[in-house]
This record gives sequence, C-alpha cells and structure tokens, in this order.
Amino acid sequence: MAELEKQSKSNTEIPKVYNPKNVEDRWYDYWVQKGYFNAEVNPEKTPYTIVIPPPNVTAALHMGHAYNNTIQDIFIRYKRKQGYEALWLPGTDHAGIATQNVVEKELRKEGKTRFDLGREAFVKRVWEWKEQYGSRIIFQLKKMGCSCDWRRERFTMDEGLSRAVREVFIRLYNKGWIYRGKYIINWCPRCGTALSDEEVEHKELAGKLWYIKYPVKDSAEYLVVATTRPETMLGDTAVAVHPEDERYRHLIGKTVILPLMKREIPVIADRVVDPEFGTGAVKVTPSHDPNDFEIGERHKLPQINILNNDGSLNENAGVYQGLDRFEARKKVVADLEAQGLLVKIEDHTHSVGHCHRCGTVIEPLLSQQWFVRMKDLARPAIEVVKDGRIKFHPAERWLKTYINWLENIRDWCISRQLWWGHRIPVYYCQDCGHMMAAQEMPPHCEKCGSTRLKQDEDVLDTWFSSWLWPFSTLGWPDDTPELRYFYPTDTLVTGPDIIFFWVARMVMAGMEFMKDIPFKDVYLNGIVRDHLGRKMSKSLGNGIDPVEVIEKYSADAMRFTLIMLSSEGQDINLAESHFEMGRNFSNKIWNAFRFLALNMDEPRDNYRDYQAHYQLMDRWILSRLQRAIAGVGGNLDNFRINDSLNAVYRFFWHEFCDWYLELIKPRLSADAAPEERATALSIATHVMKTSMSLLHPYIPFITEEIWHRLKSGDEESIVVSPWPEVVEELIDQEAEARMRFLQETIGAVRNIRSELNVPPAKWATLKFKTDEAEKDALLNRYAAYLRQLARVERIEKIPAEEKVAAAAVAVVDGVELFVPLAGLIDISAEKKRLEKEIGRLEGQIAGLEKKLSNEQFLTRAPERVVQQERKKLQSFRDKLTKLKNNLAQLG
RNA sequence: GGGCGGUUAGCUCAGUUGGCUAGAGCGCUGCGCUCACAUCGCAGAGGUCACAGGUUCAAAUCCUGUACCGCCCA
Repeated sequence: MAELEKQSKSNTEIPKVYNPKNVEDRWYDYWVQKGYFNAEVNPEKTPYTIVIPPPNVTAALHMGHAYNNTIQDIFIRYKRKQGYEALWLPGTDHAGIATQNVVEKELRKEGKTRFDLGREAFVKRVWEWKEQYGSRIIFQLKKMGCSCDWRRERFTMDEGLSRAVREVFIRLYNKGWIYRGKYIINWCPRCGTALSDEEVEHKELAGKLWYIKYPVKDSAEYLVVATTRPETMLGDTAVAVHPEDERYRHLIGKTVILPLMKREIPVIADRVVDPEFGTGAVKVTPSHDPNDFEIGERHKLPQINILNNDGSLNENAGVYQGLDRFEARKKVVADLEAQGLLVKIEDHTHSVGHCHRCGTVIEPLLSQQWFVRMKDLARPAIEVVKDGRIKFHPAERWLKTYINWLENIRDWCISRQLWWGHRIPVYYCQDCGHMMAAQEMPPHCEKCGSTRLKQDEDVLDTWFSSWLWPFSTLGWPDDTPELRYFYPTDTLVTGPDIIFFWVARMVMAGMEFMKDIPFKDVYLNGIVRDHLGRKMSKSLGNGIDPVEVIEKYSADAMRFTLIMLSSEGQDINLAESHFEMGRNFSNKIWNAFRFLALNMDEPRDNYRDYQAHYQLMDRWILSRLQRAIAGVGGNLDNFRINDSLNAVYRFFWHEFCDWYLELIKPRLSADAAPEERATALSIATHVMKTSMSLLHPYIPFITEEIWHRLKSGDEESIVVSPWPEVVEELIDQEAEARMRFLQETIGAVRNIRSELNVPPAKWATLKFKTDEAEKDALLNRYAAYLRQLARVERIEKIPAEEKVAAAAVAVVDGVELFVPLAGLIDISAEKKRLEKEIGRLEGQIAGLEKKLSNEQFLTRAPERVVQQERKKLQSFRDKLTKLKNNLAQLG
C-alpha cells in the first residue's frame, strides 16, 4: 500500500512522459514579462545585433521561416548568455505586390476591383487587412520561442521607415543616381506593373521557332525571319541582318513589306545580329524586346507599342486589337499560313521570363519608369566582401554569385504601378512640367511658382524599403543612440534566394548612407524541402505547418529536429516523422531530470565541495563536460550550428545518460554513504544544469523548465544565466583514458553476452590475464562498474599460464578477458564468433604489413604516422595470437 | 552557353589541413534483468565513398574528365 502510494505520488509529481504543453507558453510569457529580450543602449556591454529578415505581412509561418528564425534565435540566445547586449529586432515587410494581390483577391470575391474603390479607399482596405492578419506571423514566431525585442517591432511602412525611404530617394535623386526614363522593362500583365530584372524567373520552355516571309518591296524576293514570338511582328519597325552576311548584303537599305500590317520597314545592318541563329535575319521590335530596343536606338527606328497593360493587343495591332497576346499569336500564325507567308515551324526550347509573384509570362515592354543607377553603389559592396569585412557562411559558396551579380549589375527599375507601397516622392508641376523630389508636397513649383502640383502615381519596389532595414529600423535618418550603438549589426541569417533582392542591396545601402557595412557575417541557410527533396509549396500540398508541429511535438522538438537535420548551408529534406527525434530527445532530458529529482530532496550543484570524494567516473564526466562546452561554443562561433548541437547532444545522451547516470545508481542507494550520495548527486546536478545551459539556445523551453527545478539561490532564469565556461583544471586526460579502457572492457563483455545469448538475468564471472599492473588495478578497483553495466558479479585475475576451459574470450588493450560459459551456451557459437574476429584481424594485419614493408612509406611518410602504424600492427598481432590460442583451447 | 552545389549504409545526411578498422539518426535483426526513460536499453547486420584517369608513401578527401540530380545567371 505504502509502495503504491509512493509510486503514484511520484508519478503525478513528475510524469514519466514530458508534456511540453504546460511548459512552453508559460515560460514565454514569463520571459517577456521579465523583459529578458529587451536590449538597451548600454556602454558597459558589447552589443550583438540581428535584424530579422522581415516576413511578408501576408505570410503565415512556413518551415523555411521556422528554420531561419530558429537559427537566429540560437545566435541571439547564445550571445545573450555570453553577456552581450543582444538585440534581435523583429518586424514585417509590406510586400507590395503580394499583399495587394491578396486584398484584390478578397475584393474579387465581392465582385469588385480596386478601381471600384479608388486609390484611397483601397489603400485603407489594405491597412485594415494588414492590421487584422499582419500580427499572425508575429504570434507564430512567439510560439516558436523567438527571443525578439518586441518593443522595437517595425513595419516597412511605419512612418519612420517611410521617411527613410523618401530621404534615400531624394538623396539619390539629387545625386543624379535616380532617374526617370523610357526603357524596356519587364511587365507583368496580370499584376499590371513593371518589375525589376530580379523579379523575373527564367524557365526553359519547349517553344517554337516560326519562320516568316517578309516580301521585299518591288521585288519577287522574300526575306525570311525566325521568331519565337510571332505576334510581336505587328510592332516591327525593321529587319536586321549582320553587315558581313553575304546572303543578305544586297538587301541592306532596301525596304520590306511587313506582312499583315502592310507596313514598309527598312532592312538594316547591325553587328549584334547572330548569323547563326535562324536565318540570320531578325525582325526588330523596339517596343517589345531589349535587344531590339538597342538596335532601334542605334538606327533611330520608330517604336510601336502593340500591348495594353493587361497583355491584350492595342489599337496599333490593327485587326488584332483586343485579343489576348496568346490568342493573337495563334491568329497571326494562322493568317500568315493562309497567306502562304509561313515557311516552317521548328521546335525550339528557350528561356521565358515569368513573374516571380504570380507566374505569368512576362512581356518586355517599352515604358516610362524610375531607375536607380547601380554601378557606383555596387563598387563598395564588392570591395567589402573581397577584403573580408563581410563574411559569408558557408564561406565561398555564394560569394561568387554575389560578386558576379554586382560586377554585371544593371540599373534597378524601382517604380511599380501599384497602390500599396511607398508612393514615389516626386511632384510634377502641372503648368511647367517641372519635377521635384521632396519629403512633402512642396507649397509651389520651385521653377514657375505654380501651386498646381501633383504627386507621381507610382509606388516604389518593396525592396526599396527593405534595403534600408538594418539602419532604418534603428531610427535613421535621425542620428539616434540606438543607431550608433547597434549598427553595424552582427549576423544576417537568410536564404540564398534573396542574395540579390536583399543582401547585396543592403550592403550597397549601408555603404552609401551609413558609410559602413550593415552586418559582419551573412549566414545563408538552406531550403527546407519535403522528404523527396521537393520544395514545399501550396500547390504540391507537401508543406508541413510549423504551428501544427508545435501543437503535436512542441516548439523545442521542432527546433531541435530542424537543426539536427541541417548541415551548413545545405538544404533539409524533411518528413513529419522526423520530429519524433526532437520529441524523443526532450523526453530523454526529462527523464534524466526525473531520475535525479526522485533521488534528491534539494537540488545542489556544490560539486566542488566534494573533491575529496571524486571517483574515476566523476573526474571523467566533468572532463567530458568541458569538452562538450568547448565543442558547442567553438562550433557556434564558426557557424557550424548542427555540429555544435551534436556536441552537446552526444555528450548528454551517450555519455551522461548512458554511462554516468547508470554508473551512479549504486551510489544513490539508501545504504550508500551520505557523502557518496552527495558527491554523485551534486555532480550529476551540475552536469545536468550545465547541459541545460548549453542546450538552451536550441531548445529554450524544456531547458528553462528543468533549470528552474534544479536552480538554487536567487538565479532568475536560464535565459540570462551565464554561458558555461571551460574549466581547464577539470580536463583530465588520464581519467578519460582509464574510463575508455573500462568502457571497452564492458563493451567486450556485453558483446560476448549478447552474441552468445547469455540470458540477461544471468550473472557472469570475468577472468583476465595481464602483465600490466595498471590494468590489473583498474579492473579490480572498478569492478563495480562492470557489475553495474555488464552484469559481472566476480572479477578474478589469473596467471598467464592458466588455461580457461570453455570460456568466451576477448582482448582489450592487450588484456585477455575470459567469460567462462560452462553449461551456458554451446561452444561452437563461441568458435564461430572468434573465427569471425580472427578473420577480420588477419585482413587488417595483412594490409598493415604490406604498408610497413613498403620502403617508400617508411622513408616518405612522417615519422608520427609510421610509428602509429607500427603500434597498431603490434597490437593487432598480439590480439590475434591471444585469440588464436584460445580458439585452440576450445578444442 | 557560363557559374555553383550535390552523388558516402535501405532512407536522410556528417566526414574541417590527405594519415583509424569511413560515422550518426531513422529503418532493419536479435535480446531485454534493472524503481529515469519502451518517446527506452544492450548487441548486431548493412558501404567497390557515382564512374574513369591522374598526383602521392598514402585519396571519400587534391587534380582532370565523364554521367546523373539540383540551383543561379545569360
């Protein structure tokens, strides 16, 4: 009865299975309430800053976010515990096109378009939507445990950040680095806006190459051109050939009749024409192709735009007006064929631009837009990575991509025909046409004095605000204490997919406006994919929802698993079942704690008070702990996050739990001496607590929970408790070597028992032969370890000449181990086992002998390596002899 | 067409300046006495390191080429 009561009591107090549900939200609220995540300007401390890559307000958290933000939280929590003034500045991005699209879709459900509402009402509507859903991702980040300073949360369209955007625009405008002009841009007919080159995704598609006859005027001759976009011929204003192309030389300067349109257009010569492509004659459409635009400029050709903004054909397309571009293509081809002007159609794969946001095929279009001149901005951004002021991790991997892009950079189209975003701060005089860039609408035209001013209708590319993020969020353009203290930031964690969009541009903006780098290290995390290696996407339905994972497995489990599966910069292939790994580890931690808790009244980690009572296992685990501390910190400092986690994981599970906790069990029994108990408990508590600290950046919740249950004194939280330091005096090579020998001995006995099917309940006897006094002493002195872990009840040294009948044998470090098996198992099983082992040894010995008889090896290899191989050979031979002798004795 | 990354156990991946008997997790097989944990323990099987050359005393690792997969750019 009493027994049952005790059991049920302990079971209710500390459940056998860890339940994160009661833990995670509680601790998160506590941390926020205590203000641990708040960073202040503090000259006493060194700042460590990360600015979050601001997620789109429209976004719901996906695994990529979960992974990316886990990494950031690891760095921040690590640095915070190390005593840095750690600022993780959170926020969201207004995501112009994406957000506008979402709200327009809502409107469509009501049967309306944004034009029905008008600009002002529409923008108001987007703000409402933003207020309602924009906080969703913030809530989710909190669920994950992200330790951001929420007081400093920013949004790219906050008043302060908007001011920064206007300021930057005006500065660059006045410098002449922002200009307006009519050029070929990428037009998305579905989004109804211009895009930058980076927002166009090129895909290889199987298309056609149409060969079309253009009749030469006043002649029976035809000129045949090849094109992948036949409908654009409606806007042709020339045909071009290479000046040295003998086939066409006689036609240069002549006129051809543009079919369907019956327009007369010249045949011109231009060196960019590739004689090898198609027929060597190309149609020239200056309004709808970047190369043709260039040719048109050189030859002063007319520009005929045949497209409306929605991708349908306009009044310049004659009878094709009103048709969608792809409909028009079909009809143009059909009509050409009907007129006998279509020579042939070939299959042709080519690269087609698609809208990064909606996937629609992009149309190159001549259009008046705003651009940033990039050359001079790019130069310093190249320098700072070349001279190592900014480092990429993994090193080298993306560096070339980054530099290559910057070295070949083209001007940035920044105007968007949208309503949601920062409106371009340029005002036009309605009377004299003068153009002014200003923070606010000027009272009157600075040129003619007119008060009839009108602001530019367009908004800026979203990235035109995010490229300022590292300093606009800290108060720029004001010279704030925060800016002075926290800038430059330290580490940027982001995906390689936005190196151009964001990373490179932030560097340019930082160098231009702050005269300093925006961050020191760029950690590029891999992409989270499904278990088949496919990108997670809504359309494939293969996404895993982080919030569901948190519900089912806990935030700790999710974070742990993501990091365990990752390796520096590589993509992660993920299946939901992988999260069991994290859940299981949490449970392991929980039960290690439970074991200690069930054995102690008060937690104490005053392990230093018991030095006189330390045993081998104590010195060993303390030494191993130091190695783990060094491993975690060292790897984190080198951005090797999963090696770092692995260091503590392996230590905790496979050294502390598997060996130390098992070994101390007898020391905790009721009849053990009190100081024995206290020594083991205090060390176990210390190791446990230190491990929690080491694990805290990765799995913040469970480590805080356990830390609180183990803490003593007035310690407040693991979040701000100091990061463990390596204590050199506790590194004990001798203890590690001795322990290794005992572990191997235990392993050998376990192997014998298991392979020979010795019933687990059966106690075994161990006899051994050795001429080394130290080994002899070790086995005698630590017989208890073998008792505990290998179920050996008696250990006995026997003379070298003694024969052991019917025993299994193993050799560890030259020591012969015998497990007498009389009556337990059949001898033939042991013979088989030995023969297998002997075979393996013989193979290795043969290899070593060959190596060591090679004169070249002996003379050329470093002495150290030769010695090592000699030693190895010797010990293998020794072991082989012993095993063979014993095999013979088995009869 | 140019650039980058990948190819190692059934699966997902480590393997840092060339020098162990190439490792881990999951999965698989066998056994489970024990009052932390079956979300566990112990033991085990499983690999021609994509392929072909080369450099070297020595190559999963360095070089060259090939094949396949993925990404970026034109």
